[in-house]
Amino acid sequence: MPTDETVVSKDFIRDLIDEDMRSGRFGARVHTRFPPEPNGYLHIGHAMSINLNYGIARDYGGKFNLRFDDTNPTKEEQEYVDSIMADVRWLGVDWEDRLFFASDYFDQLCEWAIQLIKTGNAYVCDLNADEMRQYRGTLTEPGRDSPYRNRTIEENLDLFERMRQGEFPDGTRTLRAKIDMASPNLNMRDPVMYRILHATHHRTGDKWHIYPMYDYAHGQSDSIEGITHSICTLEFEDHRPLYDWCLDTLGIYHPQQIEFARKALTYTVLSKRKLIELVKNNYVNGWDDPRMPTISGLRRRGYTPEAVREFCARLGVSKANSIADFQQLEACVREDLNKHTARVMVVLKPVKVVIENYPEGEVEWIDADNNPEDPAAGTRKLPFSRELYIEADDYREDAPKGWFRMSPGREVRLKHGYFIKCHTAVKNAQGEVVELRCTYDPASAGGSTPDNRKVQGTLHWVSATHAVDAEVRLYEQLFNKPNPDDVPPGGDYKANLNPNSLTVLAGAKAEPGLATLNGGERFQFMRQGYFCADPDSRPGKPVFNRTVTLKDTWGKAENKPQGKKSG
RNA sequence: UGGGGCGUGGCCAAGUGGUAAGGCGACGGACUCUGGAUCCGUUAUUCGGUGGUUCGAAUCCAUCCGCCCCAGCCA
Repeated sequence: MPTDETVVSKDFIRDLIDEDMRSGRFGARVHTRFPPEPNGYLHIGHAMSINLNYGIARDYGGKFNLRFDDTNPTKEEQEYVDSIMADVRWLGVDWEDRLFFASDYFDQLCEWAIQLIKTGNAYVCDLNADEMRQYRGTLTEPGRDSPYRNRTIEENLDLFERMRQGEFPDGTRTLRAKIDMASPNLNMRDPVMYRILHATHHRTGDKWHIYPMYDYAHGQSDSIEGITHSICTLEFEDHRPLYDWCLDTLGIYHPQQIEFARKALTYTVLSKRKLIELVKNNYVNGWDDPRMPTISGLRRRGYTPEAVREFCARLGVSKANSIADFQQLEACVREDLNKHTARVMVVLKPVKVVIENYPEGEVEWIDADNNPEDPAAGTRKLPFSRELYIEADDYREDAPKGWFRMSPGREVRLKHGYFIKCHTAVKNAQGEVVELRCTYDPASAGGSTPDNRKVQGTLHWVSATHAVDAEVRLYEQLFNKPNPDDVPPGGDYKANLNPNSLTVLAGAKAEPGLATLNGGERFQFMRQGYFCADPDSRPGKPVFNRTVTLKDTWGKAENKPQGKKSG
């Protein structure tokens, strides 16, 4: 008995489905689908659609199909089919035995086209693309009937058959629906159903010389699969009358198309054209570059499917165009990774610490908990010795107000270790600190003292002789404006590319347990952020990608105008 | 100046005639062997504007304004 259940408000699509369930429309059945075109990699925007469609099927005890909308062989490739399947699966979706391709239906679609010709609802048109544009009219003026609009059924049948046989060159003829050239909805002005394309299809090979257009293929594919609710984005709202026309004119099972608004994300681009450009022209290192908003990029970056799903859920669904805040996505990964990820210590920009009163050659193996959020995560042993590395940024000769970390004479705690105090900074000829000479309090073993002395700062560290060298890749936003398309007139979004989106730290020092990783392992580097082992890792030389930083209230405070300090 | 949509705090978003949920962010504070996490406060007298209907409107009506999409033989 739910008593104080939070009322989770449904979205408008689920409201519509609720009505259909109540009325018994579709036999109180729910069946959705995700219909990607295999002409690019999936990105976070697709995740929203997948999450919506799959989530609905799951919530209503219905079914979900994965269907490739592969009606244009000139743009589609098997590589994309493979990557899409991998990404959809990674998101936690199980399409069971329902993997389909629009190309599976080419025969049926063709038969239906013949049916439409026979019923006088379709005709072969000899206008070329240019001429067709002329005849189409404009937004404010009606179009004119094609001179081929009134061919006899026999002639249409003959011509269409010869199109199918490959008798005519590309672009010379089309099969068009005979609807209304004066319709205010341009999609209804005798839209093309089939075009001639002498192209090899990634699945049907050279069987076809004509290929159906999206508008002719999509609804019928939905119909064949028994889809109940065909969910798509807003720009297809204008196509719904055509979707309905095809199904009704054919007299076949008629699913309901429902449109929702896609969301943009700040500091990134999601258009297929731009994503392809970034990859092909090497602005990034491939589709799975951790800076890319692609599913494969997010995966390599260290995002979890759970975080991506949570993000989609938090944003919700609506019909209003919007731009989601990237911080919202980051909040979702932080929340997930905080609970599930082991804490480790890695020094990104090391500076050596020598503890002068610590016995030379001695090594203590300290017990350290792996995750304070999860006792079940257990503990590990960390070596502590006379020479250590700490973060160079954790030392300031002139400590600003509010500084908790190391500076001359100030005592700090080494996490899980001892209290230490720095008395001398050794500098090189350039005046850079190269070594910090410190002393420790032997009574502070484990991080606390008998006198219960408080220290404000706790630093992460690594034993110099035990540390493993690591490469750490720090990422910032790929673009330095919330809206990358915010450019002066005539400008290009690429002008907003962030030159600092990738910083490689080749000299990081990691605790010894991280020596050998395969790629994909996720960690919290204490006090820094969440990181994910990259597949580039080699035994003894791990490589990490920074998924997201930890929240940094000190850094934020220090960077405030009024709080700014030297250093 | 054709058609189709949309406008609720900085960003998402509930709300469907009864007196503005929630999340993110931001700002304070508590706590802390991660300046992390956690916790506790604060953050829309107002729903694109203006009129109207009503005891009562973000919700109904009118009108105006703004934004998005459509003239591929792309999806």
